[in-house]
This record gives sequence, C-alpha cells and structure tokens, in this order.
Amino acid sequence: MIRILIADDHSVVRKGIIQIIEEDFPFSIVQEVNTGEELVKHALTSSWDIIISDISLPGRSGIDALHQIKSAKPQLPVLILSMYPEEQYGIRVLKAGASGYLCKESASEVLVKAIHSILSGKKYITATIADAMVSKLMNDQNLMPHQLLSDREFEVMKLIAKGISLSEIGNLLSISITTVSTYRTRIFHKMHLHTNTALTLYALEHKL
Amino acid sequence: MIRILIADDHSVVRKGIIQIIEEDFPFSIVQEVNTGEELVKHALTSSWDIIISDISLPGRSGIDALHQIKSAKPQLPVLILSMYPEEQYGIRVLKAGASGYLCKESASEVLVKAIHSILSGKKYITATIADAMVSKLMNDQNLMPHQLLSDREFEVMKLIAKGISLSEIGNLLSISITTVSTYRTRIFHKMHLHTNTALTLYALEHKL
DNA sequence: GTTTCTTGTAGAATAATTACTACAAACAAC
DNA sequence: GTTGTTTGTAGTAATTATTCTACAAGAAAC
Repeated sequence: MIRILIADDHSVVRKGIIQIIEEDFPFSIVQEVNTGEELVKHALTSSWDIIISDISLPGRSGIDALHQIKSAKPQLPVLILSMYPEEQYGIRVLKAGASGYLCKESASEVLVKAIHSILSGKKYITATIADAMVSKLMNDQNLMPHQLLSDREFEVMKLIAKGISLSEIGNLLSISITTVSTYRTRIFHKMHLHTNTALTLYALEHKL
Repeated sequence: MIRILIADDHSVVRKGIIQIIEEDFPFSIVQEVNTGEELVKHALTSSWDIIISDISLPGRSGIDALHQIKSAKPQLPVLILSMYPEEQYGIRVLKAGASGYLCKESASEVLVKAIHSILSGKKYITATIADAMVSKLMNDQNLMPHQLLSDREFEVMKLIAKGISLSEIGNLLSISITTVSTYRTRIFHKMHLHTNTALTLYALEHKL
C-alpha cells in the first residue's frame, strides 16, 4: 500500500494520474492538491511514499515547492510531471532534487515504471534527459542557447520574455533593478540576442 | 451508449477524461487520438456522438481540425477542452462551430454537465464566456483593434512589433522620436495594450 | 591549494522610453 | 459654415532601461 500526494491544478490531469496509478497500486492512499502552498503543507505535515507534481502551480510554482520540500525532507521522493518537453526542465528539476521528470505526453506505462523505480529508491531518467545530460557534460556543445543560462537567469529570462518591466521583475524577485539588468545583459550575451522582442519570439518558438 | 472521440496529446489527460466519462456513461465507446491529423481522420471516417478535443495538438492545431471537421460534418458536436482560460479562446472556438469550451481546471461535474447538454443538441456556454460575449457586443462593432489605426500608426505599429527601437523608427520615417512615441501611445490606447511584447504577440497572431 | 570562471548581487552614469501637453491641418457632423 | 474629432507632428519632464564597473562566494581547473 503506497501513499501518494498529487499536485496539479487541472482536475482532469489529477483524475488521469489517479486512474493510471490505481491500476497498478489498487490499495493506494491518494491525496490531491491544486496549489503550491497546499502541496508544501501536505508534503510536510503528513507522510508520503511519493509526490507527483506539476511544474506550474497556482501561487508558488512547482519548482519553488520542490526546493522547499527537499530542504525539509530530503528523502521524500518527488516526481515532476509537466507538459513541457523533457529537454527543457529535466536537468533543472533533477538538480533541484527531484527523482524524475516526465512529460504529460508519456505513455501510462512510463509513468508506472517511473513510480516503481522511484519507490525502490532510484531515480528515473528518460533517454531524452540522459542525452541532454551527456551534452551538458560534453562541454555544452549541443545545448540550446537557453540551456546555458543559470537558474536565476532562466527565471529572469522568462519574465522578460513575457514583457514584464525590469523594475517589476526586481520587485517580484526582491532584487535591485540593476541586478535584473545585469542578468538581462548576461542572458542576451549567452543567447546571442539583442532585443526583448527577439527574446519573446525565441521563448514562444521554444515553448518556454 | 455513446460514441466518443477524444483528442489530446497528453495521455494522462486522456485517461482523466475517460475516467470522468465512464462514471456517467458506463457503456460508452471511446477512441483516443493524439494528433490533429488523426482527429480529423477519425472524425470523418467513423460516426461519433461527441468529440472532445484539446486546442493545441501536434501537427494541425485543434482549431484547424475543428474548422475542417465542421465544414465536413456541421452536425457533429465538438467540445473543446483546453488549459487556456475561457476568456481567451471561448468565443473563438464557438465562432468556429464548437458546442462548448472548457478549461481543464473545471471540475469533473462541469465536464459531465457539458457533455449531457451537448448530447441533447444544445451548446454549453459558461458564465465567463457569456460575459465575454456581451462585452464584445458592447464594444466597437466587429473591427479588429488594429483596424482602428491610421495608416501612419499602422506603419509605426508594425515596426514596434518587430522590436525596432523608437529612435530607429524615427530615423527610418524621418520624424522626431517624440512623434514616434506619440504614435506608440495612441496605438496602445486604441489596441488596449500596454507592452511592446503584447504588441509583438498580437502582430504575430494576426500575421501582420 | 592557488588561480580562473561563473553566479548572484548592486551602484553610478548615460541613453532610451514614456507621459503629458500642444498645435495646425484635414475631415466629419450638424 | 461653425463645431468637434482625428491625424501628423514635436517639446519638456519624469521614468526606465542600459552600460560599465565591481565584488564576494562558490565551482571548476590546474
């Protein structure tokens, strides 16, 4: 009998995950939440065998929640299940302590396999993510420009791409606007871009 | 017994929809597809009582597929289920002939209600969408925002959308940069926008 | 185990932007 | 034909963005 906490803001997605799980773990205890705050609260106050969470949650983002959960309970395994392609977020969430990253496109069997693997204490790394990790080791040769960004830069990049002003970004992240500006410069340098518009289009094209 | 065709590229989402449906329609015939091409193919070659489709599908988009299906089989009801907020796409898909639009956040009961309503030949319109439709009627008749622009404003608008700076635009058009700025202000006012980024996205979406 | 590179942070100075205001010509309405 | 509205144009002042520089902590290289 396993205890599973599921975080996703789309109810059909939650139902889908539950359905897939219950075929394999008929007597599991499942709890659903739909915001980042609830996820953290339930993750820390009850005992779970595994957490399955989306990356984008209302309120606190899934990655934020992941950081918080991992710093309080480093042993608690978290599987991130999101609709973004694996190349995009895979490495990032693994670095943040997740036990695996799957795209919602994955077949149910993959999800089941991942859960089994994670419950037995291992990580679950798909071939796509393994590839990305290898290219990262190969001196960043085959990486997309945006994969060269640090976590903080990536965060700022997405906000700029959305058209949010530097001062607002400063407020959101509680850092000085000049700091935001420095990130911007570094982002543009790493990505070989010159205008916010180009960044917006890049982000759009790569579904960031 | 109803025959349902489900199109979504995320397998967990498909499972979720099926789960919700089967609670209410235990003997339904369900077929899943995950691309726009398959959706159109199955929609046109077999008989269905209802189609439930995501908006963003690989290959041909859900809206494209909807157009195609509706022009071949105007009577076949299609429910669009997507993760985008209702204000955004609701009116668009209804105009394209859909029988309803739901956000994936909606509770399962809403989905069930929508299906019942659609199977009985009616449309299913949420309050949010009804509101949006009313405000559309109150606003400027069916003009697109950019059609309200003067020629000069339109010219400037396209340059801004490309990411060209105001001073460069001033040079290109041989007018003062403050003049360009005035156009910008008027454009934003007429189009109800606030950021260059939003303008870029608008232009992209409308292929300007 | 020191040196180099990266990352997160920010100040000061300069450049670009935006808001507000203005005005004449064209055009529409009455 | 006067009155009101849109359009093309621009200046001044306030606000933002951008460049350049800097520095400490951590990671990586040697």
